[in-house]
Amino acid sequence: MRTGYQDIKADILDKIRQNLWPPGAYLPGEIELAQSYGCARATVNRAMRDLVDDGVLERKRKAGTRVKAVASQNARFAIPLVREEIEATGATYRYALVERQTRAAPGWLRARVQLDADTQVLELRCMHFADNQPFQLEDRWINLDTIPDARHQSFEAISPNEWLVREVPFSKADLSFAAINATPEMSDFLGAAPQDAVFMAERSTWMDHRNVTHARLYFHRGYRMMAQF
Amino acid sequence: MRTGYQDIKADILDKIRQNLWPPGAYLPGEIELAQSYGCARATVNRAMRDLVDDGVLERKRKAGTRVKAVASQNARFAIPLVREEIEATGATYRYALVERQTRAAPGWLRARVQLDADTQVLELRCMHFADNQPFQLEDRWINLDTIPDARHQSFEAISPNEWLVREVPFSKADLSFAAINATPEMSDFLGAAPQDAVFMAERSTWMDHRNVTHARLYFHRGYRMMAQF
DNA sequence: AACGGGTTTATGTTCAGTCATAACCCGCGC
DNA sequence: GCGCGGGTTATGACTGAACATAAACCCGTT
Repeated sequence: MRTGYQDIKADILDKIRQNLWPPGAYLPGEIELAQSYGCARATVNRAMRDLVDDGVLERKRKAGTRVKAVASQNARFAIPLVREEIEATGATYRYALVERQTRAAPGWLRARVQLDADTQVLELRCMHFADNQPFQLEDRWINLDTIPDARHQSFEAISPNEWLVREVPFSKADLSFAAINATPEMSDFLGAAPQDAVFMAERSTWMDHRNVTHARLYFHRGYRMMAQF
Repeated sequence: MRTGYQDIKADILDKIRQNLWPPGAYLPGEIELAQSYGCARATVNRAMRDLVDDGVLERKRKAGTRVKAVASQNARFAIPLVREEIEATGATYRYALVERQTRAAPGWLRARVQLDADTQVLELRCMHFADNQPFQLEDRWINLDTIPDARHQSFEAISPNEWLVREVPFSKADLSFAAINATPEMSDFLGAAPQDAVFMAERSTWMDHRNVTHARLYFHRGYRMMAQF
């Protein structure tokens, strides 16, 4: 019986599922477990740390390790580039720039992401197609104070998303999802009926506490976002 | 200069942001980094493993470690119990069972989650209120082959979600989100106008490849699901 | 009984070293 | 020139040990 940390993880999960260690119960200490598995404490430690990461266990120094009372399941999902999401289905991706202008940041955006009153933004509207069917309408504002290079980018061939991912690697973002009724304008772009329910994602991206960009993504009718855990 | 694994993580991220290690570039090997940081290889290893976990790096044995070319940002967010989500806002939570019946699994569900033709399910409809305002309408089907105990639960005081989390800890699930137009029935429950856009989450839960339950959650008008990474 | 400080203890982190494993690479044989 | 196999090497996993740290707990004082 090889006891790698993965085996230990599996065994702990088994014990939890068999209700030997019900939610809220304390597990034996690392030393004790290491003895019973016949491995080093570090190995048990790694297994348990992983399980904390997965949202299964809770640990506190001295107090010990317990099974999380409520399984606040940690869903974890990747937000791919639109292009990748489309190409993954086998469809042909097409991008189109609809509008592009430089302007002072609108009030709602200044409030939302804490910009100065005189911040200039590049405002873009783009469409993403899958097999020439409307897939996503993207409204985007790029902070020109933070990313001055964007001023000289036409964004006619490359989508702002894709350009930004290359230029501004690994920033923080916050993300929200909602359902809204299509405005007449949106339904024109997305080929939806007026009032159709539209899945919307809104994302703000930050680098060192400075806002980089804000985007509103409107998906085609019937879009489903999927995740698993 | 203390070089804990967190300091190393931070330093690597800094270097990436400063474009010293652009996307796709290979990082120095663990041994080399350990020397330059003046720490053990295991410490560098842990920092790098963490960064893989965060979706920043890609590692392959022998090949080496590289900055992920596209930041397929791993959003990771917790799906809390409705009750907790509501109570976190300071509102008072109220639960109500609307309907409860045992029946053969409907065809669409059998197809969706691979059930036998004669599988019995417990079909439930519940409402969740925040400060007496409709918050979420829940349609749920519990597989009685997998969870026979559910047959004897009235679900009048405790929501099926909460009960299941206690009974069936740490199962796998897949999850999808969509926007739909409210049916007249849904708008009655949710206090929405007919045709209002409704945010819907659909979740299937599995234990050892057997389906446990399937749920459709319809949120109140204007609901926003939030995540960050 | 309430409070405060010291002790104990379980986890957190790091270390140096070993073995395992995957994959690139180079050279041999054809 | 091509394919195959072994050598090299970078990461992956594990060990046993040590020290750090936070917090629970005990105990003595007020």
